[in-house]
Amino acid sequence: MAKAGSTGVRPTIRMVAELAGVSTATVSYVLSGRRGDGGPGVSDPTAEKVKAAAERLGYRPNQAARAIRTGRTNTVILSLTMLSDPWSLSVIEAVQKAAGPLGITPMILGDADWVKVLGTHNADAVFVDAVRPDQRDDLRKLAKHGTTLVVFDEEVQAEGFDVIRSIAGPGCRMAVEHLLHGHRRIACLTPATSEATSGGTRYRAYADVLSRAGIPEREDYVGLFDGTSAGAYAAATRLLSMPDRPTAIYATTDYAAVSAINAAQRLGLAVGADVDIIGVGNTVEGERMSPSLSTVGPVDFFDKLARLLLRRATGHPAPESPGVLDFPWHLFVRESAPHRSAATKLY
Amino acid sequence: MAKAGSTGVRPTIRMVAELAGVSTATVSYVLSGRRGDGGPGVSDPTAEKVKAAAERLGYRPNQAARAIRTGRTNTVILSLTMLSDPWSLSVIEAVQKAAGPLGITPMILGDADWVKVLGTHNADAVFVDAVRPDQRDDLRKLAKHGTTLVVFDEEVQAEGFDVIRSIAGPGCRMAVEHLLHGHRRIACLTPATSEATSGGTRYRAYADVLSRAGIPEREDYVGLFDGTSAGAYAAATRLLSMPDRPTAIYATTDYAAVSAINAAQRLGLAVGADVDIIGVGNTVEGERMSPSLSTVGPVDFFDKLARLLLRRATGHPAPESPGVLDFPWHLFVRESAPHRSAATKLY
DNA sequence: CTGTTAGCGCGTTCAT
DNA sequence: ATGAACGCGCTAACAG
Repeated sequence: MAKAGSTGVRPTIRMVAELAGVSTATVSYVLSGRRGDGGPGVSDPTAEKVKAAAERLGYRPNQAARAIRTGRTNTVILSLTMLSDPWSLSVIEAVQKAAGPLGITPMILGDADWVKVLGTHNADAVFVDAVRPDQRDDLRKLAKHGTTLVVFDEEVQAEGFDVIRSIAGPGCRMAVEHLLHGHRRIACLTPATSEATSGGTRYRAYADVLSRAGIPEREDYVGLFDGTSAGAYAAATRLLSMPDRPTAIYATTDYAAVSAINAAQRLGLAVGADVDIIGVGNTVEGERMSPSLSTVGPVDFFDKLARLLLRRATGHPAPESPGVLDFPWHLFVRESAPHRSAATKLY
Repeated sequence: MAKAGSTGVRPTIRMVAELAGVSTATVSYVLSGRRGDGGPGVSDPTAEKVKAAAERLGYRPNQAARAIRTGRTNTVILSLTMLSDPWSLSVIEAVQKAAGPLGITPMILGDADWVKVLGTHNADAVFVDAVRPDQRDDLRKLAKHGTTLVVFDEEVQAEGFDVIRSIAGPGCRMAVEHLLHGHRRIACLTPATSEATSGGTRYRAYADVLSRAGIPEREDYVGLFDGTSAGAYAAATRLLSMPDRPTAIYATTDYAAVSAINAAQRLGLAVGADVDIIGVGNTVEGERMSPSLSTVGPVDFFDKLARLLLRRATGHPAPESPGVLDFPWHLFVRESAPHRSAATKLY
């Protein structure tokens, strides 16, 4: 038996109005307008009729039509280049958590080609996680012509949009210096592919700090791996199986540090006693695991990012003060690499 | 010096028309309509003027307005529950590759709450990767009221939308049976969390086939891990370090199999000779690695999925023949677990 | 206080 | 090459 609205055609506000025997204005007021929610304007019986009709037809307001009138889409776009990176997942998670209560839907654009898309698909705000040098002009143009942007980039200038920075160098040096308090035989665990990424910076911090401390470089203490967790596990196993194995490992990402902890435990080493391990990034996984992971990273990064983005999305069209937001990095001393006094030095 | 269009306001087709000294209709035709590309209707000089004006103002057509008129958004939505799963990334990759040439933008919805979103945000087609039992009704409603859906689910019925299935059981049995040709000491490597996922099916295939072959269960041959690559690596290392180590490993996912291969090689075992390893899923990584990974899985799954979705997106509103698309699984015999004749049996 | 009329905003497209 | 209507939902102004 065919019920009402079984046509496969999307119901409009007019169909609802007709079925309920009222005007479209009334429907609009009842379903989303300022009147009708118990407040003054629409009587309860009428509101019920309208709601029933909408329900029967399966009516949903058309976002596109609403957007054209109100200028708001209740949508933010996250343009993420490396969807496989846990970092991207953290961004998504934080934004989803913050957006839900506001009735805003985060949509992910998993493509480096955001330039073509962002001009036409209008969102209330857009987060961009990387800008190639040849995209900088397009970025400025977009911002100039009404797109609200929040950009994560270490180099680009803020011109009509917000820029978020999280400069790794000093923080990474803090991590290595922390190990220096109790260790001399310090290894580095880092992906081999990282000259292009910030991993370059992260490795350089290791080399710098050690050379300034007068510790000679040891090539066999640099554990390169292919970027996977399994690769990091294997590389850490190799490091820790050496006759004069390192007493501390500086891993340039938290997930590598996690793999290193697994490897050490598998080899029967007590992490935080026989060997200290520190990561980079301050991800939630490290905080939750046991032993908890010592690490360096920005504080509250993802939540702050999400809040800024949503403030821009809900705020008035002209952002009050777009500018550069620099994230300071902190050292988080936890179990995997505790504080060491002179008495507990391992050399 | 302020250039034209530096207001921060989004330029409209009317502004372009005014600047170019033509009507909005002409602008529309030149920029996206059927006329204007050297074709009949708009003279070249006029078209040039229009393009110049649009460029100067930084004009981009407003998708929302266009959608309201044409009923098409040139967008497909991918609703993906487990964004961290490589499976999701493969879906994204395949759809992006297929959508690009068509001028269609895939947007990802990384939230299980697709129900609320899909009714209002209209895309030309929507892919949904999992349906909770309590969402089935909503699914039917959406399809009934004009949303074009492609659903991946083993249970849900096709009612006004396409359903894609990829039933794992028989394929997994093929994998274990393949190992049975040369082996008796067969281990299973599987995530510990998988009773809820299809991993349950995948483990059951192992238990079934072995018991039917009259091989007694050995608990120490079941390598459970935490779902991570590093965990799989560690579990495989344990299995292969046993005195009477297994001569073959059936891993319930390809990425676990990859980790097992790494672990075997690290232990000095020749994969495909000393030990055979087979995976489940037929991912591209397994095909590309060395030794190449023997596996079972659907053929051409992601590309076919992408093609179906985009056919629905570009097709006429009423899908010609929505139905169930069952993916047959195949056995891919490659280097990590080759064919074994009687002469090369390992028992 | 309750409900309607009418016009808006945008890009598209038919008829002139 | 243009004017004007169109599709959708929103909302100011108005009528009862």
